[in-house]
Amino acid sequence: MHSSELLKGTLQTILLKVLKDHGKMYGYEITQRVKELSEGRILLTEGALYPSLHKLESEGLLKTDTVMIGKRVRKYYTLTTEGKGLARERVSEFVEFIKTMGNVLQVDLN
Amino acid sequence: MHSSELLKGTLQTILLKVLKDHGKMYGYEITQRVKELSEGRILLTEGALYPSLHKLESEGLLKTDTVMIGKRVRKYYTLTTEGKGLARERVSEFVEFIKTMGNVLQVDLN
DNA sequence: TTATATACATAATTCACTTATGTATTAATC
DNA sequence: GATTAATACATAAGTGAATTATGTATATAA
Repeated sequence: MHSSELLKGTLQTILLKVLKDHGKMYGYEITQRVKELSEGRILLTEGALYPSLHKLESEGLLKTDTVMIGKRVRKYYTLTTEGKGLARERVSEFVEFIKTMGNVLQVDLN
Repeated sequence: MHSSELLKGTLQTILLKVLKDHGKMYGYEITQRVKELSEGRILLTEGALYPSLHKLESEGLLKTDTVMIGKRVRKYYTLTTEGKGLARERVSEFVEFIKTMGNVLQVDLN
């Protein structure tokens, strides 16, 4: 989580959208994908990642499917229909937020 | 502070940039200006605003100038040279952050 | 005259996140 | 063949920026 304070509040949005785009994924895989997509700028910490995934699951937004790879546990997450809806909502909220911030900060975001 | 969690971590950036753009301002005026610029979407709360201004002042990024308007106190804030530098820095950090998030969320920010 | 707007301030609480710690397997390096 | 790094999960303790609540006081509008 390198980029200061700004990342705060974006974790759920990131998880939902990445899962929407890449389908079935497990926790560690998500951290790696996000690291790639952000060119090393966003490093999800386990202490934030797993509790957040568990919360989304308990709210019925994700469903899980645990697999043994050799002797190692791997827990795959997939969005439920509800989760897909929330992903869409969160992303458009984020886009709205950016537009608003663009006006307040008077910056051209391109 | 309507727009959920996303606003978190943006307060300092907002204060610095608004002060940079509009010069000498007092607290209440800042809340109104931000409300205007954001079309009512960002409502700064006093509990966040004043401690943040005091912190920036104690760090030498703002200087103050207290004026009596009739019998009412009004405390004007202006950026110091250092504050102007930080404003520039914070804004470009924000733009960087947006670009990164655009990649992660695969959204076109325009 | 009573509510709303202006104008400051701070203390208590919340909650998302960081940091720290723990367990265990697999692959790479020396 | 041993030690380090990477893979893979999990949770508890602590932090800190925000919200919520409260306080004081003047000026304006209903």
